[in-house]
Amino acid sequence: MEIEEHISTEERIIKAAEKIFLREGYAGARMQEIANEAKINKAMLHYYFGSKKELMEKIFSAKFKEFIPKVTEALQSETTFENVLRVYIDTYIDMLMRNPYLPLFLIDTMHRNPEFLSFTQNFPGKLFAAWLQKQVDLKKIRPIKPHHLLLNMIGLCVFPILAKPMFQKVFQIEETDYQQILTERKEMVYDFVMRAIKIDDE
Amino acid sequence: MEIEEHISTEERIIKAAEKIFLREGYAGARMQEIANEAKINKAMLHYYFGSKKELMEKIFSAKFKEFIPKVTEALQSETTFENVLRVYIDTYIDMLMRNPYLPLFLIDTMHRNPEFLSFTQNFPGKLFAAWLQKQVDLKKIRPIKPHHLLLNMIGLCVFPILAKPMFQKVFQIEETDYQQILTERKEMVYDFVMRAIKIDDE
DNA sequence: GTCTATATACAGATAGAC
DNA sequence: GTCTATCTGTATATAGAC
Repeated sequence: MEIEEHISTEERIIKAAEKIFLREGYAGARMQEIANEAKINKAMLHYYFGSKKELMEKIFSAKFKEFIPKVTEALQSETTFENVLRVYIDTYIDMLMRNPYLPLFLIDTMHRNPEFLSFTQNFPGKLFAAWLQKQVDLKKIRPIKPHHLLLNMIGLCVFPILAKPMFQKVFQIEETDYQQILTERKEMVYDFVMRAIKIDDE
Repeated sequence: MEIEEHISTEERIIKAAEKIFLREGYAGARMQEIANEAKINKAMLHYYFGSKKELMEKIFSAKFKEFIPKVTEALQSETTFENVLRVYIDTYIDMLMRNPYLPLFLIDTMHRNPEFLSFTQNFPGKLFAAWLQKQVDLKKIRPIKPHHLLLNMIGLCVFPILAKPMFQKVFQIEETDYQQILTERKEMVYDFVMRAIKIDDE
């Protein structure tokens, strides 16, 4: 019975480090706090992972992969452009609402500790860009550079998560109301993007 | 002649603190680095500003104000909706390209050091929201909640600045090419938003 | 593997001469 | 106002017993 219930020390450290690094960022995170969270002492952290840097590398490269959308399958399936768009936005916003700390953690790290970027493998995102370009060539959508369309789509999904505290402050929005806004955006973003790129019929 | 050339120590500290806090964030900033940048020693920092926290408060509240768009005049002028939108996006992207560190600094601070928020005065942003709602009521644009439209507009401007390192990595874009993309967006964002919210003629 | 105790470095902050 | 020297706390990291 213990086999299923037991969580290894290493696994507990990983989970604790994820929580603290994502919430506090690399500079703000404290090894002591990670140790407390994992219910061990600081010495154990170094026994398992050597240094704060090495532990961060582990967490960062894993989270980086999580954030890059896995659209490969969707693109290969023989479905409509509209469906791909809808699935993409739905999946992305769902993931973000479950991981609200993820975007700030990645963006902050890539700006202020770019050394950790070297520990991620190369991520050629050109597949989706090429697919979007094909949709333009096929006149499924208006002419628009794939990079712009991607920045638009991802920005419309991610920015409201990043800007939450600022937006709540400036527009004096309560927590529950903001959650409501985020939920509405799955429909809204799809609609907004479709209107912006659809080809007028006549 | 010295009157014009002289920059007070206090002013030099402010400038130095801006540079370091914006680049490194509160947790990552070092008082020693600020002192070096201002070409003084650490003791002087404390003589002028007391503590790291007090210095940060000064910088944060000033930068927070800078980021909130000053649209009051534009809204009161008797111009078209299209012009307000164009001026808003133009002004915002211009400001962001001159201050690339600003969005991350503010967003990071508001998430991870929300205590500094209390040092900003209340910023009711409801003026612009109300104006947008009026445009909907007047059937100048499609029905859309002002909060959504604002999140969309600001997100389309700000996100590409925040996501720059990630986007460059994933799509393997050179620095000059990315700057080119950012420049193009002044036109592109206006066009994208207008298409998304305009009312079809027939 | 896990712990306590400690080494080492460096941060923010202060004392006091000038 | 400005400096050097120093205090104090705390961070990462290690030594060594069990």
